[in-house]
Amino acid sequence: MSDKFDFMVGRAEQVAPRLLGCELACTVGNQIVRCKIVETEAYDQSDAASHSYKGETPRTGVMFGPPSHLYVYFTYGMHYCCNIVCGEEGVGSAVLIRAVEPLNGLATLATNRKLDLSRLTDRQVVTITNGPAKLCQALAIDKRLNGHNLHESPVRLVLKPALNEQEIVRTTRIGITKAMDMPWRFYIAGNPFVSKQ
DNA sequence: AGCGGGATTTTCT
DNA sequence: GAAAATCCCGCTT
Repeated sequence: MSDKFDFMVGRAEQVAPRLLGCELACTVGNQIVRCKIVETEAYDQSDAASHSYKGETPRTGVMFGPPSHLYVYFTYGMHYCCNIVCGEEGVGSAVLIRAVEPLNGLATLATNRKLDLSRLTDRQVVTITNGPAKLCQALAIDKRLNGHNLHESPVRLVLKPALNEQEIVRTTRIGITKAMDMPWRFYIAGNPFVSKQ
């Protein structure tokens, strides 16, 4: 029987769309919150926009480690973003999780984001998790989870069947200044939690 | 809806 | 010392 996470060993460009529709099960406070991954970006070692491009450093070591682990980095002086490491061990590649759709625990996530769910309009509810740093704040993912194994609590990856190609939009990545033309951003078409349609 | 600036600190040159 | 895989707010169309 093959490991259900086998596809994580592939190239980031292949893994990123495959992760759409998969779920993260996170222990947040005293409950388990499940979220559907709706937007991802691939970062490869041969990619000038990737943290791993110039080789392994203390910060990026986890990207070069085994797949199916979390690479959490700190940026802009105040934000955490999380990636799922993929590819062979020794290769620096990962998939940035840019947006998720909460399936339960919305009030808890809002509280972590310093928002009051009862005061949010339907239009505003998506802002709880529609960005890479927002979802980390909502799910309480920070530096302590850098290198975390996604087979284990408190953050587990739950695989789901691959989506149909027609359900996935492929386009350029956001917020980078190098390799801006590479179409390595993927999102679920029409999903309201996607950061930018 | 889109643009511009400020926040804030780690990381690497 | 500069840049950074971001977010939020305020201002202008």
